[in-house]
Amino acid sequence: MNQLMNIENILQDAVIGGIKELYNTDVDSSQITLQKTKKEFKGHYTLVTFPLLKISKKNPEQTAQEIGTYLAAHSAVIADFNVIKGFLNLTISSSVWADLLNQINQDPEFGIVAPADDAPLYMVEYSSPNTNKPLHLGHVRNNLLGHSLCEVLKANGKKVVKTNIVNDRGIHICKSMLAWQKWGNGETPESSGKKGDHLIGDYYVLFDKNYKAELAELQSQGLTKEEAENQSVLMNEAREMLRKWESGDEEVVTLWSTMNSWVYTGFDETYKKLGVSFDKIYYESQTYLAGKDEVLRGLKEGLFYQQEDSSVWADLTSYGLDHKILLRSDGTSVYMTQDIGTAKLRFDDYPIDTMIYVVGNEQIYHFQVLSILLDILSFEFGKGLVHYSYGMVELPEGKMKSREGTVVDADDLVEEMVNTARETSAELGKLDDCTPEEANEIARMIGLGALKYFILKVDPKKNMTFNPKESIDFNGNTGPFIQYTHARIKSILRKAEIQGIEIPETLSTGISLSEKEEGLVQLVSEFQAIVKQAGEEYNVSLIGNYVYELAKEYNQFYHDYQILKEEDVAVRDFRIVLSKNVALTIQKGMKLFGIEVPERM
RNA sequence: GGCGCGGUAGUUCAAUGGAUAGAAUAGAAGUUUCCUAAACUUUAGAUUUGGGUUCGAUUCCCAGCCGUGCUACCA
Repeated sequence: MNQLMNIENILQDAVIGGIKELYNTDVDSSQITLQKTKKEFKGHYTLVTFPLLKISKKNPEQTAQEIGTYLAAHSAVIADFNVIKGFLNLTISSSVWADLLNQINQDPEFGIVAPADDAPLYMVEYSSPNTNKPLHLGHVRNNLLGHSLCEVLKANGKKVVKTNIVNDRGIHICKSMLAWQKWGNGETPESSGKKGDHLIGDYYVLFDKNYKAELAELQSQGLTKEEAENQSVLMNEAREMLRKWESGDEEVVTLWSTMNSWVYTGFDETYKKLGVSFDKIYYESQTYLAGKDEVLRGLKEGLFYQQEDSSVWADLTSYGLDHKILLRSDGTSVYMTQDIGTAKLRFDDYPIDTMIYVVGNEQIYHFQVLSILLDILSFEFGKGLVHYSYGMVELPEGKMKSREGTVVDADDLVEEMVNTARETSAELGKLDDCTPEEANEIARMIGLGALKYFILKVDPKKNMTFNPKESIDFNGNTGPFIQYTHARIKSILRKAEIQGIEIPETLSTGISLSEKEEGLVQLVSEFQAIVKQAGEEYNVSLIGNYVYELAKEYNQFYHDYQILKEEDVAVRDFRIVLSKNVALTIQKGMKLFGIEVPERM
């Protein structure tokens, strides 16, 4: 048996064994309710006996008493127990915590499960930008969730392919191209000093501005809104450009590649700043035809139907859904068609066991339909696809609206966070003995740590409010608070080294831990359990709160023990901090977040 | 209209169907200037409403209210 398994599992097995012995009944682990003992009661873990009453056929107190007595007598793990109402509070013996701590300490890969050869392969799609505008705050949540999800899966022994689908074709990019052609005077990222994605985004806005002006002009001549939209010269030119692109017109395609390459350079910079990356990138320009082929095959096989205007539709009424268009009357493809094509290519490329799409919750319907369509087209992976959806990010001032210009640009946001971090640290005099380079690096880590932690600590499925100012506070449930804790730990270690304090490799066995020390080890081991569990539940925010718990406990601990005193310091390596007896690993958790941890700040 | 998602202290977030619903932050009162810290202690403050299931419901079910998203030949 793996000694590293957490104490909860050991307890669970002990309880199952005890019930078998006492009541001659087999129970499975789902019937065992074990939870952390509330801090106002004595004990570490609590068994709730109510679900077991049918088996014991006794009242809650008696049942708890019997199981407690049995466990204390038969399990080396249990040092003591007490019963309050139907709750059996179990105290784990100190030596178990000490042993656990030694195991944690000796395993540099603690909490990480290496992937087996036959481990399931997860492909995770995230980010999914359009090439007509820069990334914004919503993309930041997407990227951080997607990336964290991949890291959690990897830590749980899964094979992971991180992928991105770039929406690089369609009318939107033609709008930018057209505006650039008309009014750009050959401007390039080099000539203007603008980041490529911002440059293109500016032309997209410019198109929209002129298009709106044109519509207003036409409407003032007495046309209806619809008529104006149909007669718009600009829009018709953009449509014409899309047709040329689809037919491979050399000039248009060349312009398209040039402008997209500017955007990609810009995206790469943003991704690098955010610390996210991809193993394989798909482009819709390369997948949409495959989707079209699949739809046409479906039509031929009678799975879909065609209307008189020759548009192709799927009838999903038997699934309780509506009719869904798959090919327009002019034969061009829609979003759904492209996703079908992309899915096909992906499954041709990789032996994917589970496909996960990290996409906002406004597209729940889309992925519901995609799943059904893939299934209809007899792709076996269709049914099992996972739409990992998340809520919107709002600001304290309200919702982001592109029309009202209240969209927060990702690059601007990162810059602002880093600047705020620099200012705050400088004000507190923390950067005084740093070189400018060091100060910049520290500001970068704090700024990004604040952003990442604030976004990841919230339950993904909920809408959230991002408050830049609160996120960067050195106190409270924030990234900087955790980083700061780490920096202080490092400071202690530096001082310990200067004082020539020896760090023992392991704790001596039979050592007696204080209650608080036991609590710390408990937190560490629970954290490990949750990291593992989280891989299955995809609950990143839970991990966030536990990392915070650890940091908070450390602070309290530090306070109580005054561990700077020479004889109290007993620390082994950089990952771990100790007081008299207890070490605490926190860097692993922070790595999961991709939050970098400064050594001083 | 139909469908989906959400509704917890002033605010931002927690709570596998379990004990007195936790934190943080802002507020109030007090102690302090020691650790890489304006910190520490104390205090006040919340489950949208009405039913149901259960020994027990923030959690599950039904209905209402509020918010939000989807319901495009946009992506």
